[in-house]
Amino acid sequence: MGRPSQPLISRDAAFRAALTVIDREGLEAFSVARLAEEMNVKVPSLYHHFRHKGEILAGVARLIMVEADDLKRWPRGPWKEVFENLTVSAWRAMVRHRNAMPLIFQFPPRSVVLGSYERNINVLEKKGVPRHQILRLLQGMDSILMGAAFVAASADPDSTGVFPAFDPHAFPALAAVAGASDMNHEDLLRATMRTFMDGVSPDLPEENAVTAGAEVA
Amino acid sequence: MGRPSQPLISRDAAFRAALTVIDREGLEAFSVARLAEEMNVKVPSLYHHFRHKGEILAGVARLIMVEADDLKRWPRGPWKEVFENLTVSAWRAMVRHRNAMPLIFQFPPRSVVLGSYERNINVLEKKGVPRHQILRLLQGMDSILMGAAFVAASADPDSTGVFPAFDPHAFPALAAVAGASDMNHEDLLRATMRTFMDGVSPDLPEENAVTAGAEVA
DNA sequence: ATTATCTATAGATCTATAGATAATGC
DNA sequence: ATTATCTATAGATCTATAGATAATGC
Repeated sequence: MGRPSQPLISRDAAFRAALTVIDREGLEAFSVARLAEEMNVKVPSLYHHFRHKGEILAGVARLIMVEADDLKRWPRGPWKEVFENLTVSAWRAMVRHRNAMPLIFQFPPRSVVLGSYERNINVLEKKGVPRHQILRLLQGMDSILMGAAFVAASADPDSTGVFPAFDPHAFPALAAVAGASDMNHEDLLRATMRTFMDGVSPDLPEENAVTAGAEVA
Repeated sequence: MGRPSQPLISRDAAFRAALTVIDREGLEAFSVARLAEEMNVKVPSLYHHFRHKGEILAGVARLIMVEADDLKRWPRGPWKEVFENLTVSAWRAMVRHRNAMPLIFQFPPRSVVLGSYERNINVLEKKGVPRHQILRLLQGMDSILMGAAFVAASADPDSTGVFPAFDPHAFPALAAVAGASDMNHEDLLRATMRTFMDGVSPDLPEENAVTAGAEVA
């Protein structure tokens, strides 16, 4: 066959195809051979673009974090509301690619994460959030986001609520309090974020005035 | 050789040996053959005790969560303080076994988690925490815990602070705010938990009195 | 008779490389 | 001359099973 007129493979296309395979069939099912098949290409051709399998997997992890971060465009509005919505978007991206979660653990895309922190710091500063609160806020939200993604992604995708099906006789106290709540994972994430943001940055009347005046496009 | 007088293998011993291998050499390095070697035993002998590899890995995930939960003994004292310390213990257990993190994702030990919720609900009720706050509190803390474990476990184990080494010229805003803070992962977890707990359950004077009187052994 | 080990091995993968071939771009 | 594909294959693993063997416990 020899070299084709149009390249059949690009690194980016390979990352996307790999993610598709992982989304559809799970991380265990992924292999270089499986990826080649998905791209209608032969295995050694992929090794022309990548040194080893780990390079592909790291690219997939990066792709997901870029997708999660890409939505963080900070439209105008009160920063808590905007920040909450953007974090939910990031959470959705991670849950959408739940099968790939271990990759984000194994190949943390540091530059993407650092870039996201950098921009969010700048926006929060412009929005008038006191400087000493900013790092606290971002790091806490990051923990909450990653935890919620981890928990939701590892949960049974078919179950409606947050808890898996359980025998109420075996866990009576849980049955009593869980029965009262019908929150899903996303509601829970929002509630946790709001409580946390209000805790770090209480809505003092003067502060609201400052924040409202310091909004950013 | 035939059957030995004393059994060489128990399921529990196998789980522990597997965890040792994973802690020491990583999840990738784990195989049934590697486990057999670690236990000075042959591969088919392990298949006498387990149907397949996944059964072993699920047991490892369970073992870690039991270790994380085992410390939750609720000594007497103000519930926020006690709850914070117990959550830090659980976090430490997970970070100690960071290499196994993907297993907790892949084989979530539901019964252990449900049991932990059940007991914690009972204790918080006895400590006088208002009923409607309890589920909110436990679920939020769970997210924060899992997120902090995920983030800390995927971080460079050698780096001192929370952020990986980065070029301050590339991320100036981050450099400015991060330079001011010298928190490590554990400090950060504690700060986030406190903020969250105070947010869900503010320290009203009357409530403090009730809580103090309702402590549990 | 049952249980817990072993030896031996089937059979399926899977990663990665060597070397041929044909299109491209200087 | 370089680049991007292919064919062919080495070589390493890895999971799991079949069947022999010897100790146990009824």
